Amino acid sequence: MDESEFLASYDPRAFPPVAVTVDVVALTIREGALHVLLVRRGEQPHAGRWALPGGFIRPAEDLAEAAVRELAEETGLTPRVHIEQLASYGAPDRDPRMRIVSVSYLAFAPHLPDPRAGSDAADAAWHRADRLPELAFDHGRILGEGLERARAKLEYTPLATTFVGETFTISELRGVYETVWSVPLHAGNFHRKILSVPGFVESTGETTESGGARGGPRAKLYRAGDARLLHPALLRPAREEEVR
Amino acid sequence: MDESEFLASYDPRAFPPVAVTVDVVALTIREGALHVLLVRRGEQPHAGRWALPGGFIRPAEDLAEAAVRELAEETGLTPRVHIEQLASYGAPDRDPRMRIVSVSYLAFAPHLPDPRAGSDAADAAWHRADRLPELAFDHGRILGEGLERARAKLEYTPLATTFVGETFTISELRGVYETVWSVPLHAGNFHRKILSVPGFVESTGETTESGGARGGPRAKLYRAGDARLLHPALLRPAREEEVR
DNA sequence: ACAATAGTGTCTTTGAGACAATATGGA
DNA sequence: TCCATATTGTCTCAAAGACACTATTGT
Repeated sequence: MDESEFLASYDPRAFPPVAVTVDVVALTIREGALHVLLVRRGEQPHAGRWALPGGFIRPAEDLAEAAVRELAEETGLTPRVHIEQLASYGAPDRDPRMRIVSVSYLAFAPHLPDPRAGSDAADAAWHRADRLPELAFDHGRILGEGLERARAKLEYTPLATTFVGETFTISELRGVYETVWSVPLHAGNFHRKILSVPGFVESTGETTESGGARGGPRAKLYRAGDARLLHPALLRPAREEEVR
Repeated sequence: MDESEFLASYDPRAFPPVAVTVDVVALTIREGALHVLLVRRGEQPHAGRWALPGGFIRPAEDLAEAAVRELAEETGLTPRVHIEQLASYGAPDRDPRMRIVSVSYLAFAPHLPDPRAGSDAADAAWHRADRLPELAFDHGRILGEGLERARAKLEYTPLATTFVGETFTISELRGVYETVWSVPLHAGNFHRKILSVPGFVESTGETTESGGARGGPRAKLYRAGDARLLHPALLRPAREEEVR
């Protein structure tokens, strides 16, 4: 039997049924705090509970496409978001309906608008990452791993620039790091450090229109540079506890 | 309709059929070179071609369990291997049979034996990572990403100790780094660096029975320490090309 | 005037890496 | 003996972080 004969006789329904979903951990910063997008489930199971936006993949669609589509469908958010794969979860009992394997994605974007509820979701809203409700399925774990991934990626990629606007000040960038890492950073040292990493930011030659809300000089404006990796990296303050 | 009524009326077959497989990138070092475990496919499609060991997940089995089982079944390898999830691949046309989403795993182990062919595989063998044949499906890409992940993890985790025996010398450890990274490292600096990372290795108080094959003093023996992350990390020599 | 902030200067400490030196044991 | 290797020492440079200082702007 050659390959074409084999394929003609092949019955896909012979395998036990499995479904594949994508779930998205979408992050943004609003009002100085890290926020996660959650939807309130409108259908069983776990109806009424908060969950990550997501859903079943469609036949001719790649995984990342499905993640972008679900984000748009359930929340009305359609900006060009950075999206990257996080991990997959397939414990046999993670969904009571049937065997479901979920591929999770991480999405970042600057000052996103309030979402509108879409078809599957009764409600969609940004939640502060430090004050989260109990989530449906194993979404609490997925979200936790997404947050940790985002924190880690700030260290060695220019990810932070995707949380700010087209142009930004070094202080705004510092705000992103402080918010996501939940640590205060030294303004002077941070400033010098950012400018010393080749390709992280490039000057626009402009400055802000006015000083800060509580005074101070006008800050220079920068835009994201062409670096894809930061070298040397910006390491988080040592976390001895996490090492062993 | 409450949740139990909903589940009773739920028909899993209503969704388009998808299958989930696991594929394993198993790495070891033999004869001073990094090797990858490949199996020759015994069935259609791609019969006769080399591929990563793997296969369909079973109903009551978690993803990581499936990866370990497939590795054992197809190759006869059953040692306690480190295994960790790599990524998932779900392009609609990646398998001609049907829609298949593959979750890939990375496995490491020290001086593994020659595999024996299992049920699904006509043949199984270790291949040098720098001389690979063309692989079935998108396994070439998966393997490439697995190798890069392994190289990166050597930097900030004690992964290298899983490639050597229970006890080892600093030189053996250096050999792992040199092999996986394909770069020569300075013996003296490497030695001091390893001993300066808290919890990476701990002394056994013993030394090797005899000096090296071509002479030299007996080296002290170490075992893996309790660190889960290396701090400070062992960074690869700067790769300017990869930064932009 | 006062306070807050942007940006720069300086110093200390740590760590990476180049290079040298010493000691040991196999062939 | 000769040579490869293990281990330690020394020096230089890069970078992180603490701290101080100046300049600018809003209130």
